[in-house]
Amino acid sequence: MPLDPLPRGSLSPDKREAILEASLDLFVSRGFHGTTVPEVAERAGVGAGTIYRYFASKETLVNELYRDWKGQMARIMLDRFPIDAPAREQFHTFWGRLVQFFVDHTKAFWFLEIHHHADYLDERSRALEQRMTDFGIAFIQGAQQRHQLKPISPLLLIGIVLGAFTGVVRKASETGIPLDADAWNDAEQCTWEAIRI
Amino acid sequence: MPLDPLPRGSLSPDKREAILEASLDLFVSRGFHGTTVPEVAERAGVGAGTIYRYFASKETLVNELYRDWKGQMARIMLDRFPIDAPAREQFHTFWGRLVQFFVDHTKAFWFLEIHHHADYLDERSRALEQRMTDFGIAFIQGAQQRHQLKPISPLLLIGIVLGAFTGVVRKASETGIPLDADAWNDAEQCTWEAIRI
Amino acid sequence: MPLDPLPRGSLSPDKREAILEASLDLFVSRGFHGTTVPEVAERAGVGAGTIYRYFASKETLVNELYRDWKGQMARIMLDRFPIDAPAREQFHTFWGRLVQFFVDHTKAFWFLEIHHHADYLDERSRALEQRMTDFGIAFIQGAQQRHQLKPISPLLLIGIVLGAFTGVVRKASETGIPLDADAWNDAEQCTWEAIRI
Amino acid sequence: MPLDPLPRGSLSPDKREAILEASLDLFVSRGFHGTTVPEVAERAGVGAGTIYRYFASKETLVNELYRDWKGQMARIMLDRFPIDAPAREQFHTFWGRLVQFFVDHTKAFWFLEIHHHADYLDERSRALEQRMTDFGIAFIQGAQQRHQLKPISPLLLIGIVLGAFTGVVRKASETGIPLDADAWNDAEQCTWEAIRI
DNA sequence: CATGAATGAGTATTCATTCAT
DNA sequence: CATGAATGAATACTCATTCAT
Repeated sequence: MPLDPLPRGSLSPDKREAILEASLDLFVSRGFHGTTVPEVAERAGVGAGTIYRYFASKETLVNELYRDWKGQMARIMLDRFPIDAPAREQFHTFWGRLVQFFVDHTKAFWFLEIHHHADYLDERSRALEQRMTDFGIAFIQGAQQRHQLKPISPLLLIGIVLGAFTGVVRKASETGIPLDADAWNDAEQCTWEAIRI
Repeated sequence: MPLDPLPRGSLSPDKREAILEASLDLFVSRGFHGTTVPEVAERAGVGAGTIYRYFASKETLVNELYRDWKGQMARIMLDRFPIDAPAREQFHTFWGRLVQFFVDHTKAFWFLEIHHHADYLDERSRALEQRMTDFGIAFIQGAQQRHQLKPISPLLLIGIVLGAFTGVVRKASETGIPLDADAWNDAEQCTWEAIRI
Repeated sequence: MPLDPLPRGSLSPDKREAILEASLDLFVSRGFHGTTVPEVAERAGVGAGTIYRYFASKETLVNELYRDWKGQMARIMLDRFPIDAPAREQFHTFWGRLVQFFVDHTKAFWFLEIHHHADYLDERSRALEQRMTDFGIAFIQGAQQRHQLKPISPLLLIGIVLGAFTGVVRKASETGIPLDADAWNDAEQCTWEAIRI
Repeated sequence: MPLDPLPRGSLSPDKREAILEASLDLFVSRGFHGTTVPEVAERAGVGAGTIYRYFASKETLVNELYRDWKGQMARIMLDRFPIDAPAREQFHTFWGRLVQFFVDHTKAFWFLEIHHHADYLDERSRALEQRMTDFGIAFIQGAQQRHQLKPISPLLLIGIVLGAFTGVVRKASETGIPLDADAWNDAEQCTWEAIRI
């Protein structure tokens, strides 16, 4: 079942895109409650009322934005994942895609990070997180059975890997020091050593 | 040197404490913009106007709260740190204190995490972060010179350690699975292996 | 003299009719300010913009609707009125036509009733009321001279008759009890006794 | 069970009164949907936000206003009603009190008239109407058993009497002709003859 | 000092109207 | 001519802050 590529009616996909992009910027820099709808409208170059032709409410907007990006991230991370490769190679793939997503969609990365478990996200939005976690757990358990990852709670391993990645990019953006290829590799190797057997 | 029991004038330290505690709870669960001053007042058991006798504005309140806890965390983490111990022992101390802080002050941990880089934090509040980071860098460089930590950017190592810790406690609180002593030890060991030589 | 079948340009009389009918329904059930133009458009089965090809504004629409129905009511009530009949017979005719109008055009009756003196009605709309009243006064004075109606202010008599009719149909619609032939006759006889000498 | 004379807390009864009075004026002249909350605030001489300390919403305000006046009208009409008097005397009392209420509280009379069955009135508000109607029916049936009123549906008689009164005052206010004592008496006598046996 | 009633600037949202297609 | 997407002014309502008590 392909996702509906167009909003209902003949509303302009461009405008919808502009609104989503503007709100991504603003939600990241000011937060959900700190962002006003007219601000979003202005940055998107549309009238304030137009927002409501595309999204029923500010809450709907943030939820659609979340689902759009969470879905896109899931696709990037998981599509044609090397299921049968050794754990180190799988980890390399995983890390590389994470880096890719972060580099290509930095704002979206922070948006997903910040809005992780906000109370204005609805059930559907939250379910996406669970699906990705379940996927990760299955993979880790496979690798653990092959004695390629530490035999501890997969949840712990997931937390460590994602947390380490986030911690690294956060420190980098806090300090303003850009991450070059060496830094990415160093961080990858460190994180791998955290979880390998 | 005992702390001044009655800061400015004859305002009650109890009321100040109550306001800080109430706002900690609410800022964590609803965010800064999602929390109203009257809500804070009610939960603190004081009148709404009273808040303004202790804090010049909502922004001042969140900044003082941030600094209070950031300072307290720094004290807990760094006081009488075993400067001359081997890196593994230093790491054990560091990790243990982080766990201690998280367990004793869970709300404060999340508050500091969430408000990390919010735009309503002022320069003074942000400077605290820098001071802790500088302290960490110095330590790490010492250990690196003794060939006890990987010879890579200390910022990366800090990001990995703090990130891994945060990732672990976040996954735990998301899934509702409590972290027992074994889990803490597993996570510590993983993280150590990420940074050790 | 047949009415112009195609008023201004080549706009469709059907669409105009549909818009008037839809707005009648909505103005009666939700009031003027409680009714939105897009609602009217949807119920009329036309585009929202189309409304503005037939009526310059929402106010124009309500005024034209008012005048249409006030005029139609006047025609039904007064056409070939038995000028020379005795007052009782005239009253019977008048009452019967009022009943007929109410039964055939219930929504329009309530619309005229509700919008009687609304501030969005313009002078032209209000003038129609005056013309009907003047007509009624003349009739009543005639009958009074023939000593067939009470010799009191015609305005009072008009108010009593129209008020009694309205009061009866209002109570009936409030309670949901339908008015049968007997009820109409009873009400007519009561009202006649109110004004006869 | 006496009605709560004061709103909860220590809000000023004067301000509440001012808001109710201002909204009475405006709801009568512009209707519910045509009246804005800031308009009410300005006319009441309070801040817009203040309205919401006294009434949860615009709907709550109109409902409380309705109940206040419907209750007051009921009290004026029914208190110490001459239960055992002959029907003509009862009618005289009833009519006189209606006149009194209209003269003393003209705005309130029109407010009750206009908002009779508006869809923003809640169940509690509507129930008051039913109670007064039931009271009237009981009275009429008593008088009918004593053969002092026409033996027709009490609902019809109520509709005629209230309608005639309303019709008279409406015509008077439309034409701007004031109702003097003679006019009130004439109208009373007419209406009595409508319902007497 | 403490309070909470009062406020008005600010927010999300609606809707009459316009105009490009 | 008909349409409905787009708009922005207007509206109900909220909330940080003030100040009289």
